[in-house]
Amino acid sequence: MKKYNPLQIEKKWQKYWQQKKTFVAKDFSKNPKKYVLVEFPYPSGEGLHMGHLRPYIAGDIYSRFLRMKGHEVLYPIGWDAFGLPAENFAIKHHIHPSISTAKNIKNAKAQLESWGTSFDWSREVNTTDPDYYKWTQWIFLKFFEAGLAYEATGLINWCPKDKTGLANEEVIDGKCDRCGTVVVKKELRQWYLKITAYAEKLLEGLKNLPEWPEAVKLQQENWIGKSVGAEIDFGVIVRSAKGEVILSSRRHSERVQPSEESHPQSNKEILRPSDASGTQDDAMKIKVFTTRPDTIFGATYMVVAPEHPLVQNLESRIKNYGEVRKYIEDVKSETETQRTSLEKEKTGVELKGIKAINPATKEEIPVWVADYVLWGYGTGAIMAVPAHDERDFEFAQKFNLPITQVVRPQYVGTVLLLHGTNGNGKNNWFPWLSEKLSALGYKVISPDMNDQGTPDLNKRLKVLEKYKDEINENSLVIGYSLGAPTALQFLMKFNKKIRHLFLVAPTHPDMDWEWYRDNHADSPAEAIQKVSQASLDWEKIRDLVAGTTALFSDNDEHIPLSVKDLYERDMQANTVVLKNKGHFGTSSGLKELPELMDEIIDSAIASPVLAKASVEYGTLINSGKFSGLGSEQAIEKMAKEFGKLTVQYKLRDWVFSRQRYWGEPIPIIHCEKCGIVAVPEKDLPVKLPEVENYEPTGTGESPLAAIETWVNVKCPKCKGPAKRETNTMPQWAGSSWYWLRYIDPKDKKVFSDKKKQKYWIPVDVYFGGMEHTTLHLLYSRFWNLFLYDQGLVTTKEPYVLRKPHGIILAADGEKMSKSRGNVVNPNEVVKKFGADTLRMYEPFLGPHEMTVSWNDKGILGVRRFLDRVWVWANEVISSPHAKNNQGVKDTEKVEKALHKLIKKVTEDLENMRFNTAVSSFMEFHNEIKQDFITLDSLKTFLALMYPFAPHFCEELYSLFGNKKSLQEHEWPKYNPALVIDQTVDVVVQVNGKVKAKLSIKRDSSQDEVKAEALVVEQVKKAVGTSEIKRVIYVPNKLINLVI
RNA sequence: GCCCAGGUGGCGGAACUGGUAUACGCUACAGACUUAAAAUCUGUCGCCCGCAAGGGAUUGAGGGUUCGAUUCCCUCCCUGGGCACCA
Repeated sequence: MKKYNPLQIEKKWQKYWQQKKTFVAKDFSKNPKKYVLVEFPYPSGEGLHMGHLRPYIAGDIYSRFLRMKGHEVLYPIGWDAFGLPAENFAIKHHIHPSISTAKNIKNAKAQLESWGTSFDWSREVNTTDPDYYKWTQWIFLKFFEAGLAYEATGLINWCPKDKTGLANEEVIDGKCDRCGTVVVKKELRQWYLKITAYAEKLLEGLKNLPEWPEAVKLQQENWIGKSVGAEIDFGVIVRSAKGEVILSSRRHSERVQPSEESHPQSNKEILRPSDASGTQDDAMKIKVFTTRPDTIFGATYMVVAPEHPLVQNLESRIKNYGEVRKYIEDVKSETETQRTSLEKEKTGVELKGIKAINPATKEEIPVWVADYVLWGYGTGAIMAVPAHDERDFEFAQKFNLPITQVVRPQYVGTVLLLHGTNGNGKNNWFPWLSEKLSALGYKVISPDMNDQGTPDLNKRLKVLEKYKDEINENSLVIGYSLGAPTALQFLMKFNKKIRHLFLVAPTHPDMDWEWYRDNHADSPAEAIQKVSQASLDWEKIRDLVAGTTALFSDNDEHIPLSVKDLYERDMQANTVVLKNKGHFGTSSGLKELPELMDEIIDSAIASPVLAKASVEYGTLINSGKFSGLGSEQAIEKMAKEFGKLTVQYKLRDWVFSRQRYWGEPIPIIHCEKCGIVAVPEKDLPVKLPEVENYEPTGTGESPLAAIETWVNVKCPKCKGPAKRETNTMPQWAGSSWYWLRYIDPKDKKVFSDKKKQKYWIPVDVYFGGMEHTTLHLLYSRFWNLFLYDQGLVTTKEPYVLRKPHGIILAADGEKMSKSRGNVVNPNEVVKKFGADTLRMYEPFLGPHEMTVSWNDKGILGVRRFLDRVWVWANEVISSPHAKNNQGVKDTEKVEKALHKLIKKVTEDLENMRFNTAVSSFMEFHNEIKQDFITLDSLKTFLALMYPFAPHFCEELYSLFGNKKSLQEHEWPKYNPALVIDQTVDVVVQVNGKVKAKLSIKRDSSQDEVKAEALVVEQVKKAVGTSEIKRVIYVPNKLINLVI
């Protein structure tokens, strides 16, 4: 027997697969297709690392499994090779990036092969190949033609170290995603892709991705950040020193189109003076976006962002312009992080001499400029409603601006009305109360918890449980008699915060005293304790009630002092106590109670002085004809009345140009006469010129700008002198459509053939990292949706299932990094243990989507396992039985274990639970290694393990004399009958505690099992002389004797 | 602050729709083989009490539902990730 020598056999089989073209995917095969995609790597000088290994191994295992299941599997790979490291390397060593890239690709490819990956190399793509980026440029031109690629000057994120602009998605915590340098804002001419035009479609599309993880969808959803609201125009009025109106939007309501230059990123309308000299025609309005048009009557001032053009446009009218300009400049000098820091106190300056007119109240309100309003979102201006917005509230407090409440915090909610012991009658004041509260807009719930004379708190709570979700911070809870302790227990148990709590006659003389006496309660106080079954945590209850707690107690003669004291003492914090006012349980008290309640409810509901902004929905007050409406209704009505309903997204347009060399040139020509002209399709690709110097200029121009021979061209339209666009595309361009190229990588005529798309698209599984959720994954969905709209691709969504992976941490639980010196290099692991060990150990670390830690010792266990299997398999093959295989059978144990293994591994692979599949191989081998196994069964075992350890299994398989690759072996099927054991272990519990185990015939009856169980010493002892009250029997699993 | 994911022995982790918690692997310990070591093989191995038989507590903490909870419900704590003055 040869020793297991992974390096030798792995090379051998890698060569074999390559020669036999084992993994080449056939277009239009009759087999059902599966498209398994992994994010293609950037070929860096350091080679591929653990971060690549995880998805690639998973994809590989899964692909090999699917092929055996009879699928035509496309598992392609390529290179996302544009990017800064290659360019920086070029700057340092003056070697063209394509040369270093080619070298890195060669290394990475060798690495991938050494891992035993089953990629179809015949479809390899490279984003830096002109034959590839020709089509990237071509797609860009499609965007351009559709008006979705545009040029504009704007304040963008700029990385001072990389000397290039960045997309919003590339800025993490105010830092450059690539190098960690703090990003600054820079005014630059840029190309943008109008991803915002697809915001709604991208959001909608998520609904059609049921197989995507919720976390990924949520993250994209939050990133897109949709909010529905209204756009409302506020008129501006300018007064002279004497106070007379010299300019008003009421007289001049001329609108001017927005300026693309000043605000390219959204399609907001900005009003500008039509006459730059700024005279009588300075009529203008301030447009705001708000999600709360229902609060417009409370808008007591306005705020515009420092970048808002209004300030400049009204320069001559702003009396304190100097102060305003200084403030704006101070703000500009701050970094984004400083500016948006939440701890920072609010700052701002009033625009003196300017007033806005609140279209609802018609009042003149001041206009401020403050940095808490962002130019990038909405319209860059807000109506400030301090009463109902936390930020406005804070600002108003600081600058002493008026705060007007226009929404009564939503008392409109649910009322829980709880009756006492004999609930049948409910109480005769209940209907009165229900009516009153319903009229105020409450939903009244009065569940029937009829105790029939035996108050049982648990039963009551169970009845109440189904209403627990309806009770919230705006609710009133009213408990009468036993309903009072019930209410308290309900609040405690479900930790319900409510607004008001009213307790009426907390106990009652008509209560079932017999019951209390039977339960040895001498006093009502004790009775309450008994009924409650747990003592009340008064402190907690006080926390749960935000507003008033009112106690309506009976006449002293009817209610023992002890009970009243209990409530009064413990609830006093915010309690109103009303007593000696009658007997509320009977008709005699009926008159007084409504009066009292009226008083309390009215005072409780009346608006308190605002200590903080109340942001929740409610009922409108002080809002003219809208008063009385609920917020939700009011939002719609008032949006239409004062403006129009609109939608805003947090998503920004995609800054799509980089001021660097190593990227796809943007195929655009600037002509003095014709303006921006697309490079004609026949002239594509626009190739990168050879240059000496790759150094970025840092001025915001690409190094390409310096190459005159390349820059100067003839205009394709008028043949006059023109210049090429010198910006290049961002890293994310090439990867935004690469999966479409794999299916048709060599096509010269089209970027991706639609017939081939019909066979292969969509991608069935896409393995990749969580870090790309709002970058590549969003971008590529955008491109795909666009191409779909252009009729160029066949499905709306590119990926059916996204499978993210957790990161692999170093053994010390920290992230692997060179500076920590804890990096595990997969190359070295392959050298030391072999690729198959690596391929089995990596999934064995833990679930694919979970973060896991690498353990140098742990991998030894997997290698030992392979060594043992190697020896064992060789022994089986060379045993005398092997020679004459006919009529020989596995032992029963082996047969059963094998079929269970087939089931387990098949299910695990289908669900991509690779870690438990590996364990099950080990379990199987541990269990049957002493038993006799046939060659056929050994083959089955090898077939199951093949996706994980392909070289190892191929080698052993070939020792049988098999000429074919195991890849062509059919995936084993299990016999369902063999998976079921005829004898099962049944656990015997007494009162839920395990006392014994019985080995018993499958599907035995309860009586049989019980009889057997009672014979066991341990069980007998546990049961003793007690009577068995109940028996719970779960067939073939467990019997529980309750005594 | 808001939104996700997670918390199980000395460690990585198992446990299907509530039904034997700790599978599998690592580490550690003991034994066999060896002149010896490594490798390999065999066995033991979560915690507390006990010589043992056996008993007790235990899946971040507290509470609840249930005959029975790692699993369901409520509250709180911790870790990781995302968003964050988004009107």
